[in-house]
Amino acid sequence: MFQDIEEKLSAVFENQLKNKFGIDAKVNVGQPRQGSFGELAIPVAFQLARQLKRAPKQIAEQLLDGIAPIEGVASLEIAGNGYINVRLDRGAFAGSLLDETPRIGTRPTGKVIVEHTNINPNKAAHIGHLRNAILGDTFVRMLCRRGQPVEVQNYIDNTGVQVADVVAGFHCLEQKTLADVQALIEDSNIRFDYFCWDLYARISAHYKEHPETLKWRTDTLHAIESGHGELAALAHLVADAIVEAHLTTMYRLGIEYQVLPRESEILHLKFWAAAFELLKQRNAIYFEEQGKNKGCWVMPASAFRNSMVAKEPEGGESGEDSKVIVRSNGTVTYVGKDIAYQLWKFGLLGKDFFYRVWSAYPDGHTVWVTTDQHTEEDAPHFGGAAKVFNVIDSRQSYLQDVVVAGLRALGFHEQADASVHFSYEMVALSPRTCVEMGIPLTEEDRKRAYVEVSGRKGLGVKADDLVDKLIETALEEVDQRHPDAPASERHQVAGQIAVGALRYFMLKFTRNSVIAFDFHEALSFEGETGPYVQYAAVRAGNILRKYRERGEQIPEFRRVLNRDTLRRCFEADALWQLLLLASKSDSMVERAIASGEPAHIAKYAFQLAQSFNNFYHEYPVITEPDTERRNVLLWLTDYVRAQLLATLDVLGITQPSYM
RNA sequence: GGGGGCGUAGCUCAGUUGGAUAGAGCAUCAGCCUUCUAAGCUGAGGGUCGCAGGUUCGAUCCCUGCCGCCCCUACCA
Repeated sequence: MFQDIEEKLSAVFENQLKNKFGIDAKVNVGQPRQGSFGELAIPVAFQLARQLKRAPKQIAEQLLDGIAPIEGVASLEIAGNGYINVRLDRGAFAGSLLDETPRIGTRPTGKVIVEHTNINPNKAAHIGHLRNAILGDTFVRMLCRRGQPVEVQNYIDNTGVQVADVVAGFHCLEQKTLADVQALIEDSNIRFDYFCWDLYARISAHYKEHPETLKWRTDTLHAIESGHGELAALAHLVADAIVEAHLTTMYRLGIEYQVLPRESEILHLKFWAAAFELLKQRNAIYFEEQGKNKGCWVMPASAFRNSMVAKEPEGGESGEDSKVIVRSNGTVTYVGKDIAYQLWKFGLLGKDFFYRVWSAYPDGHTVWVTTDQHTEEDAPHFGGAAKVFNVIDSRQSYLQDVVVAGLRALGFHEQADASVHFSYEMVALSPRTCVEMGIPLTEEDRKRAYVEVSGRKGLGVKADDLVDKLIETALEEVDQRHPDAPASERHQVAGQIAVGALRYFMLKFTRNSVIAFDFHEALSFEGETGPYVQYAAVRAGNILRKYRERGEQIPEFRRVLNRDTLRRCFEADALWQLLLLASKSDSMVERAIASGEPAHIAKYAFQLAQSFNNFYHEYPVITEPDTERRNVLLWLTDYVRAQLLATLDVLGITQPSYM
């Protein structure tokens, strides 16, 4: 609703600009610093001052001269030395919110693919992976809210070095057979993903102490790539079990996927071979005859380093920064496979996967996985998107640049522009949390704001451990507050609070801020946290519930409220500001999509919750004696609650039945 | 060396694409529970927006140069 007014104002003033001055320009609508200045502010006169060589105030006056009345706008005033402040007709605005039917966004642009999670299937997920998945999932929810068709992909690198290392760990270090590992997976007394976490740390340490055994890795990698034999079977067994563990972990947080494209199929279905041919044909890569990359197929640095133009020093070492795509032993690097994958996402490869059902979520949705065998299953059409978002941490920006450069070198400029590296900074650990976990720190580390963790060393916070700890902490609170409630219900509530806390924690930071993970902070349910927002929603619900419990009926607001009533009641600024803020949720989602910052929505949810909590203390609703006024307060409560829940839904946070 | 990011309250961070008196949370201090549950609310203190220039009506935001920190710069991903 608020968005409609913003758009209308922009349009009106853009029109005025054209009529009065013959200027075509975009008019931004902002918000005044103080509520007393009005609801909206238009600083356009300042922008034109120089161009027209006239005082901003004069321009503003001329813009307002003879302007037609705008529906929903009470007045336009010139303030300061040229601001145009807009005051809304509060009664009309509130009335239109009352009549508003929730609109489903209709933006018929093409399909968008969001790829996120992408955890190496060789060990349990950790908190860094949580940031990726939560960020990606929330972005998906944002797009869906606006009516955008979205396809969620979780890429499975099941033929990479990390899987090979764990397979080598089982085979060489542990001397385990396929059947042994199968038994391990089925053993309900151990967590297979946790077992692999430790095994991965052990094999990594072993390689370090005995570098000669690195041959295990190479051999295993070759075996996996060939796709035949016991080691390849073992790799599939391990990777599939770990993928299942990851999906289970993410489902706890409300995160689902539609399709799992696997690297093994990229290889077996010759996706890479096709991409390789294309790259060679268009001279996007070349065979290096000399230097350190001799014998490799490489992409020249000039392809992905556009800023380095004609800056050839003396040595002429142009091959120095080029990127190896095919190794001298003939195997393809990750980037090469990623180029093939990216081409497929846009439907540019002329090939497709086969698909089979991986599993069905408890809520009924199915996840598909790629396969190299033809199946009878009736899979939806995957791939072929107009725009692609790859949620990948910012340390990989160099590789993402290479992938996009690959597209560009092949002449797919439109798709290169539509490839977005949705990057984010890493999750590190606060020194305090390292100490708590018994991770050894150097003197220098102690002084730092954060310490980077290492999967290879087995150091880090496992995702499920964190979730368990959050649930445990939340449950203590719930037990204290509601000792008489059924245990299953208390568990459910604690689970919702835990997820709310975790998702909000991961979303409150903007993407390029490094999170220094701290248990104390993450386990807090007070202040700017998910539970704070959930609590506000629960309180709003309690008002309505209590009202009904008194034997009263929630009135049919459209019938009992009219514009005059609304106008009178919303003369009170506190009430009006709350209503106004609540009406901005669509506008906020739109802005957050434009800026690519889910954090903005988290911030908005918090502000709205805060605003409601103020209201909650200031205005007793159900004991309000004046019927008309009580109806307005009830409606406001109901409306804010609905907007709060809708916003929480975008964040993937649910409302507990009590707190 | 090159590429990218960051520097805002004691700490952790926002700051709506250049606008009016720079905001939250935590921490500290002082208040508020017989009330629609205090996971809450109210108030106080706390700032050279890293430093110096520039662009203009106006700069935390844009440009340049320094200072400091981080990430990347593999035939690992």
